[in-house]
Amino acid sequence: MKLDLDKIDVRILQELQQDSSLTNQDLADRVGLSPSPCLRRVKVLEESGIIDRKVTLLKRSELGLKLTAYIQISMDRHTPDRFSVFEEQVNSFPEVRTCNLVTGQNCDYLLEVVVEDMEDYHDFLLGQLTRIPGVSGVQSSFLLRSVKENTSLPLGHLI
Amino acid sequence: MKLDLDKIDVRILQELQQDSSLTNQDLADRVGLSPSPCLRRVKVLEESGIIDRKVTLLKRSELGLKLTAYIQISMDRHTPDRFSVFEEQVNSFPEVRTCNLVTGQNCDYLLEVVVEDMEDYHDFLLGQLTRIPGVSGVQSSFLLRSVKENTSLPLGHLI
DNA sequence: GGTGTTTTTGGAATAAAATTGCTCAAATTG
DNA sequence: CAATTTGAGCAATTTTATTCCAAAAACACC
Repeated sequence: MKLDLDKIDVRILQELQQDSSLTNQDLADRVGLSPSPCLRRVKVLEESGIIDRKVTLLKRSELGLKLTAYIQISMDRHTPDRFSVFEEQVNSFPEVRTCNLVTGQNCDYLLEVVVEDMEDYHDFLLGQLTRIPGVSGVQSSFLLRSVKENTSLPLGHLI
Repeated sequence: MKLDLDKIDVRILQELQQDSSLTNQDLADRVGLSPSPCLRRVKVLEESGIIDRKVTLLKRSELGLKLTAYIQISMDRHTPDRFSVFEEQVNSFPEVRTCNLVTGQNCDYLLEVVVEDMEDYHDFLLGQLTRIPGVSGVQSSFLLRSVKENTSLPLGHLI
C-alpha cells in the first residue's frame, strides 16, 4: 500500500516516533491541525502499515543491566540448516535484543546483548551462545558510552 | 530510586515493553489485576524512572528505506576534542539511528545508519561521515536479513 | 474566470478510557 | 491477638478519543 504523504503526515510521524504517548490533542497542536483531522490522519497511517508498533523503552541502568555487548559471529558453514538452528536459539534468548544477518568478510551475524555484568556475560557466551552448533568465531565489543540512541527513522526523503 | 519489583510489576513492564498502546483495562487483564491497582502500579513505575519513554516504531520497507548499514569507525587520536566534534556531528545526522562508543582493538564507534539505497549511502559516507576530522578508519556491513529486532530488555534477573 | 465536484477541515455531540476517592480485605508486625 | 499497613475493587468524575455533519478549501472542467 503506497501512500503519498504530505508535510503534515511526515510531521505527525516525526512526533510519534519521538513520543507515542502524546494525546491526540497535543499532537494536533504540534502539527497545526484540529483534533479530528489529526486523528483521521493517524488512523490512515496506522492502517497503511507504515506504523509498525508502539513500545515502551526502559532504562537499563535502573534495572541493573550494566553491560551491553556487541558481538560479531561467524559460522563455520553457510548452510540453511546452520542458520535456522542458530536463529531459533537466538530468538529464545531474552538477553539478545537484536540479531542481524549481514554482509562482510569478517562475520555473518551482529548481535546486541544486554546482561547484568561481565560474569553474566561470560556465562551467556560460554553457556549459551558458543554452544550453538556452527558458531566458529565470536568477537565481543562492550559499550562504553551511548552517544546516540534513536529509534526514529529518517523521513527527510519523503518531502 | 531503588524499587523492589514483584512479579506483577515485572509482568507489567514486559507487557508494556512489547506494546505501549495497551489500554489500562487490557493491561490489567493480562497481569491479573483490576484496572485501578494496575494503573497505580504503572504510575509508580513511571515516576521511579525505570520507564524511559514511549515511542512509535515505523516500518523501513514502507518508507523506501531499503539499506541499513552497520559501520565501525576508528579515530586517529583519542583526544576529547576529536570525540566531541565527532559526536556532535553524528547527532545531527538523521540517517544515524545509533552511535555507541565501544571497547575493542578494531574500532572506537559502532553506528547504525538507515538510508534509501546504496547511492545515498555512498553520498552519506563520502559527503558526511568521512569528512568529520579524526575519522581514520571506516568499515561497513550491510543488513541482509533481520533475525531479531527487539527493543525489550531482559527482566528475568529481577524475580 | 466562474461553477460544480471532490476532498479536507473544524466544531459539537457522543462514547470510551483514565483517574480519583472511598471502602473493604489481606498480610504484616508488635 | 489486635493494630497497622498495604493492596484490591467499586463507583463517580474527569479527561481523552471518536464520530458525525456542515463549512471551507482545493481541484478540474468548461
